Parts: sequence; structure tokens; C-alpha cells
Amino acid sequence: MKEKLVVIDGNSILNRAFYGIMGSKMLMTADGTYTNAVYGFLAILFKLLEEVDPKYLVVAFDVNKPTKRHEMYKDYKGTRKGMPEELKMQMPIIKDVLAAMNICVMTKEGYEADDILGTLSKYGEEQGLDVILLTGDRDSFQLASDHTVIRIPRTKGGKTETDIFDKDKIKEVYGLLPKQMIEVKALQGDASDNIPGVPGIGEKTALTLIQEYGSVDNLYKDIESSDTKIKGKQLENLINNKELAYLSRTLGTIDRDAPIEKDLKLYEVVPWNRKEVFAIFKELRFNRYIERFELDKEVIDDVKSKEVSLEYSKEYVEENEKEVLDRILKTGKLYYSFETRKDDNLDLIFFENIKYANIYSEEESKVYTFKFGKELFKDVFENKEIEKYGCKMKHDYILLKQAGITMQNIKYDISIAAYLINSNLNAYKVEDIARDYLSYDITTLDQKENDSNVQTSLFDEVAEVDVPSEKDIAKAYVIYKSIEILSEKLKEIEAEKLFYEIEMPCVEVLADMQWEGIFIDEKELIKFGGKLKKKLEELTIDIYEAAGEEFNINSPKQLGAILFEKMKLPIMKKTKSGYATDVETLEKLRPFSNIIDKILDYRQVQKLNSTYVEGMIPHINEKTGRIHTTFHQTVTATGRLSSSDPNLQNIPTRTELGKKLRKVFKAEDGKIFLDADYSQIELRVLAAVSGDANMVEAFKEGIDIHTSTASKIFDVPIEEVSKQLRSKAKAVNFGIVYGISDFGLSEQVGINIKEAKKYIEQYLDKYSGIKNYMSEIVESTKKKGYVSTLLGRRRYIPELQSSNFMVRKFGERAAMNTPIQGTAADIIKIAMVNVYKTLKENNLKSKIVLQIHDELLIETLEEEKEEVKEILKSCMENAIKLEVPLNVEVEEGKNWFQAK
DNA sequence: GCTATCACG
DNA sequence: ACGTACGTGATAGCC
Repeated sequence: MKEKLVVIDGNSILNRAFYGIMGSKMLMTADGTYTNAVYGFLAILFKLLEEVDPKYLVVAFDVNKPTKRHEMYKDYKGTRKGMPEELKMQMPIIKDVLAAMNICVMTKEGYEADDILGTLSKYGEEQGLDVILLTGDRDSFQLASDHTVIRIPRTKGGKTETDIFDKDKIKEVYGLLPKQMIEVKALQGDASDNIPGVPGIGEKTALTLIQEYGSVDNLYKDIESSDTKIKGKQLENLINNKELAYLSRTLGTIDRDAPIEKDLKLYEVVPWNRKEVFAIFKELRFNRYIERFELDKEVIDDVKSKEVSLEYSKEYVEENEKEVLDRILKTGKLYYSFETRKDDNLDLIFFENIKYANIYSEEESKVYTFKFGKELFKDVFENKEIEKYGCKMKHDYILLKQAGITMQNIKYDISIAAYLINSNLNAYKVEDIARDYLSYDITTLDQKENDSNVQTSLFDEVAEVDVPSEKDIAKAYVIYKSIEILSEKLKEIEAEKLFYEIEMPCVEVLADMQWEGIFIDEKELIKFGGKLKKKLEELTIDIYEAAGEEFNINSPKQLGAILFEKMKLPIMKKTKSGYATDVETLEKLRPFSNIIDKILDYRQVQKLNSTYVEGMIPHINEKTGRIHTTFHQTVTATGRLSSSDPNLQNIPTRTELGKKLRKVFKAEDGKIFLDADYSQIELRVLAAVSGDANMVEAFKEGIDIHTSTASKIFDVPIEEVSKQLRSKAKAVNFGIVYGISDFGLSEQVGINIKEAKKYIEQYLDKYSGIKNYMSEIVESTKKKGYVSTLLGRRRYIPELQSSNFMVRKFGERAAMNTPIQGTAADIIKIAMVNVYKTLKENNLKSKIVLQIHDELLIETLEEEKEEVKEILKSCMENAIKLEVPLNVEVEEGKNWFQAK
């Protein structure tokens, strides 16, 4: 076997990686440094190294200066936009990484990476090597030969694979020799490099011509002879643009004799400088790669020196605690972090309590650690005059509540600030913020501490050390230190009002909701579960009988085998791993067998039982008998809340059976639920932000919006809108909010794409304001990189910069949807804050229990009921002044089912 | 840990 | 021509 030389077109691959990576969420550090291209580049590189295991490896880059091609043709690459900033900033990073990996990086002034590929492949062949060129650029096909293949990566569902093009493959695809690809390009040109080619000749024609004539020379020989077959416009174009064709051929020809350093020794693959690679990966947060190559093992000692110069001192306060505390708090500002311990005996929500309180003194640049005690801290945390600065303060609020303390003046939560700055990240812990905004790594602080502890305990067998955690101490400092930067950024993006007036007040509201929880009748729930289980047994028997054998109905794989292999039902749709068996697919199979009905029933009942009965029971708090869901304020990209453990924002309501579950969510004895719902909030927001006259008017007039839409797009009078038409219009309205596609609408409504397209055209015709709004929002998002809600909440949409059609389209839909969903989220948050405040001010005992995006569930007393109804309606409807009225309906009931 | 499915707005 | 509605979280199966 021959030795192998791999040459990579660095620019091309980096570019691919930049645009190709879907989960761009995780690939940007919070301070705006993008890392996705570097990450993707490495993914592709590692994969290749694994597959090919080359002896020699070179990564070639373009030089950011004009090349000889520019001299020949001043408009060369003239249409190319500059690299987006997000990609440009990754250029030096990848070079650092490659340097640390001791990989040969090659550039040559006046030449492009392509030319280096060409030259090295020639040289490699001469040296008797097999050459593999890795690039995203199909121009390189001209370089293929018996000993040179081209690999083009493609991302497929997060996995990177490469298509291999050798001489034969090119013959197969294009019917041409590699060298002839140059000839094709001479005629076709290349839009991305602004190589002109012959006007009027595209890929198809160019291919056909070269297949027929072999080369540009031969083609013109034929044209210039008398009996050419080519005629008409095409002939004219060819004749008139002969020079362009030859210029394009020259421009498109890769130089195989660039004056670069040819020395195999330089290209040899050698071990990495692992410490350096580790340091870079650590900074880039490439933990996957660190683990994969076990980079952390040997380097842990080295990091210590590189890491953190946290500029604070610390002190454990053992006496005169009160005085020390008072002295620190003279500023009226409390920067704190808690260290907690597990606590099985705890009678409330969490199984942990506060062990130490770390408090940062700005004046002394010092973190004081106090043993936590209610006596010492109650006054401090309940003092409304002292501003509290922390991280994840909802959590702290509940920890304090468990100690009998109700935190007041929750002023500044850095996780919330970081979320507003970039809502795309998936963690906003102190550690994350320290890393992203201060370049500190505080995650290893205790490890180091432990290491030294272990050593001492060798001598002292029962050295049960219980010293305060270094990491938790550092947190108090980080909270103080990061606020400067976070606040500056908040100001920069004009999100201060959103932060101080909506999100921060919301922290207490949510904390209180979580603390109060919602009552659930466990007995009744279990009874309901019993019924479901019985039903499941019956259905199971029926299904087994219909199938002729027993199998696991819950396994899509086994179910697929039964339906499509054994029973030979028609296959409508496939998934990656087998047959699709989702509801829509099964619905279509209904006519073929009565097993389908049973399976659909089974699925529904199984879902209810497993998720909502069995899944709910462990969440019933032993002491309170209530469910304390966790509301998340920093999860969604749009600004909505989310709920987990359990998720109480997706309790069934769409089916009769599922709805019954809501009966077990009850108001306490003597109390009653109020359920307040915004009607059509998203469409109203759409009307308002787009200012579309027709839609605004419909809402002002109080006409049913779907009926109104139906009348508009189907061109029938309002009175004559049938149920069917209304329901179709409703789907269109929904579609619009989601960033409509004809395909999506056709799937939803069950019509063909053409018809769906017609509906949409009609819609955008009648609602021209919405049409304009949608195209403007996409444009501005593309330009700015983010969209904003009415209240200035930002969402970055890097997908919009993608060259991948699918990814970009997704970005467009997200850009259209976010201002709508996000503004609605802003509005209900304002409403919640106002409701909470008003209830409190009026000394009412009512509590907000749940928020379900456009709905608030309140637990109230009979005697407060009417007053609270008024408060709800007024706070919610007047949360914001829009071009259209907001409409809220309030229902009441003993349980959630009734109140809905 | 990933995939498929399905619950909600 | 690309393949397609937006935003979430939980469960089960399977590797």
C-alpha cells in the first residue's frame, strides 16, 4: 500500500463548517466569539484522519491579497462578499489549533489554496504517493487522476461524511475526464468566483458541449467550420464571447506549479503539542474533543498556572459575624453566593439547604464566608433596602424560603442578564458566565483543593475536611465582577428596561409560583391511572390478536415490523432507522386494517398513563401534597418560559380523555381557580407589529379572525364562511405565524401543495401589510444578525447566514416567528408582574399558580374572586398598548378542567 | 446518549 | 432544485 498525502483547502472547509453546522446554538461563546467553523473543521479533519491515516498532511489557505487571477481579470471574485465577521474571527483560531497540532499550514502570496492543492497533488504523485484532496469546492475535480482523489464533505444530520470523487466517479457523473472540467468551466463560468463564462450557457449546456466536442478549442474549431450543428442564439453567444471563454478557462485552471516549498519532511504527521491543544480547546469549550483525546489527563497541573488570577482575597468569618456583615452591607448592595448541602430531612421543595453564604465586599475586594444561619441572615435578605445581586436567584429564593426567609429586592441576576444578551446558549451558570465574560475557569478550583486534601489525609487517616468550597467563594466574586460587563452589554443592546422592569421582577413571581405549587388530588390521579391501565390491557389483547402475535407495542421498531413486514401494509413514510409509525402515518393506514385504530388508541392511553399519571406521581411533594414545577426563565430562544419536573405547560386538553386529567388539578378547599386566557394573542401581535390594515381592522371590529381571514382568502362574504373554510383559514393563520411554507400548509390541511400555494398567495395579497412585514423582517435579520421583539428582546439567528438552503430557510422562519412569539411572551410577563404586584398591594391571598404561554391560572378565595377577576382582566389586557385591543377571557372552577 | 413519538401553546 | 411549518419537555426503546 502506498503512503498517503492529504491536502486540505482550509478556506473551503472552514467555510463549509461555518455554514453547514446546524446546532450553532452551542457553538458560540456568550461573548460573541463564534467557534462553530473551527469545531466543524476539526470534526471533518478528525474523521478524515481516522479513515485515511495519512503519512503527510498539509492545510492550505488563501492569502488575503489579490492573486495573479486578479491581475488577469479585475472582477475576479468580484461578486464575493467579504467573509462574515463571525467567520473571519475564526480564521486565526483554526491556525492556532493547527499549529498546536503540528500540522503543516501553507499559504503563498499571489496564489490560492486551490493552487497549492494542485501543486502538491502533482508533487505527491511524482513522489509516488496517493493523494487525497479535501475541499468543498468542485473546481478541484480537474485535479483527479489515477493517484489523486477529491473528497467533498457533506453534513448529514449532524454527522459529517465525505463524498469521494476519483477519476471514475467523475466520468460517471459528468461523462468527462477530470481535465475536461476546466473546459466546462470556461463555458459555464462560476458565479461564486465571478468567472464570466459564456453568457447564456449554464451547467447543462456547457456539459453537453464538452461531452460532444471534448474541449473549448475543438468546439470553436467546429463553430468556425462551415457545417456546425450549433445554431441560433447559442451560436451567436459563443462566437461573440470567445475571448471570455478563453479568459474563463485560464481563470478556472488550477496552477499545478506554484512556487511552494516542496519537502515531504515538512508535511509529515507528527504528535500534537497536547498541552497547547488542550489549552485552546478548553478556551473554545470543545469538551467533546478534550474527552475524546483525553487531553485533560496529563495537563491538569499545567492549567493551574494558566488559569484564573481571581483578584480577591477571602476570609472565613468565625466571630463578630453580625458586625462584619453590617460593615460589608453599608453599600446597600449584597453580592452573594450560597454553598449548599444535601438534606434528606428537608420538609419542603428542595433536598438541599444552605451551608455557607459567601459575600463579596466591593470596598475590600474580599469574599467573606459565613456559616449560614437564619438568625444572622433573615434581616439581611428580607431588608428591602439592600439590593441583592446573584445568579439563579429563583433557586436561592426557594432555599431561603425553606429557612423561613423571604428574599426582598431581587435586583440583579447575572444568569438572566446573560440570557438577554444571548438567548441561544444552553447554560447560564456562574461558571459559564465566568468563562464567557471574564475568561476565568472556576470549574477546577475545588478539584485542586481536593487534591491537596487527599495528600494530607494520607498521613491523617480520618481527615474529614469540610472547608468552604473555593468554587462557591469564587462565585460571589464573579457575580460582582461580571456585572460591569453584563450591564454594559445590556445597555448596548438596549435591553435595560426589559431586564429591570420585566425579567428581574419576574424572578420573584416565578419563585413564588414555584414555591406555592399546585394541588393535585393524588388519589383521584391514581384512580384515573387505574382506568387507563385497564384500557391498555384490553387494547393490548386486541392488538396482539389482530397482529397474530405478541410484541412490544411501545417499540416503533417492532410495531413497524408487524405492520409493514408481517401485515404488509403500504409504507407511506420512512424514518432514518426504519418505518415511520407516527399518528399522521397511521391515520393514512386506517382503511387497511382495524388494528390501526387500536394502536392509535393504545398510544394515546399509554402516553396519558406513562407521562401524566405515572410520571406525575413522583413529583407530588410529600410534605406539601402539591406539585412544584420548575419554571425556567433562561431556556427558550424566544423569551417564553418553559416548565419541567414536571412540565405543567403541556397537560392534555385537545382530546376528551386527556382533558379529564385536568380534573385532578384542584383548588384547595375553600378556594377556586380562575383561568385567564388571552384570545389570539399571537395574531393580535402580528396585526400590531405588521400594522396590516385589514387585520388590525378585524381585531378592532371584534370579528372572529379566522372567519375574517376565510372571507378574505376565499373571497366569500363573512356570513357565508363555512366551518370547513374557517378551519382552513385558521391553519393558514397559524402557518403565517410560523413562517409559512406551502408544503407545511398542505400537510396540515391535507391539500396539495399547489392549492396551499394559492391560499398563501391570496392571503399575502389581501394582507399586504403582513407580506411586507415578513420580507422586511427577514431582510433586517439577515443584515443585523438578530431579530427583536417589541420590547427589545433579541434573538440571534446565525442560521440565516448559512449557505445550506434548508438551514437558511429555517432561519427565515425563525426570524418571522420570533417577534410574534417573543412579543407575546413579553406581554404575558408584564401582565404576570403586574398581577403579582397588584395582588400583593391589595393584600389579597390569591396566587398565580401556572403560566401556560397565553394563559394564567390563579388560585383565589371565593370572597376575593370578583376583585381578582377584574385585576386579571385589567392587568392582562393593559399590559401593553397596541394598535389592536388585547382580549382576555376569565373562567372559574373548582378544578382546572372546569376553569378552562 | 440518541431517536421516535407525542403532549402543550 | 434544494425539504419544510414556530417554541418547548417527557417517555420509551435501543445502542
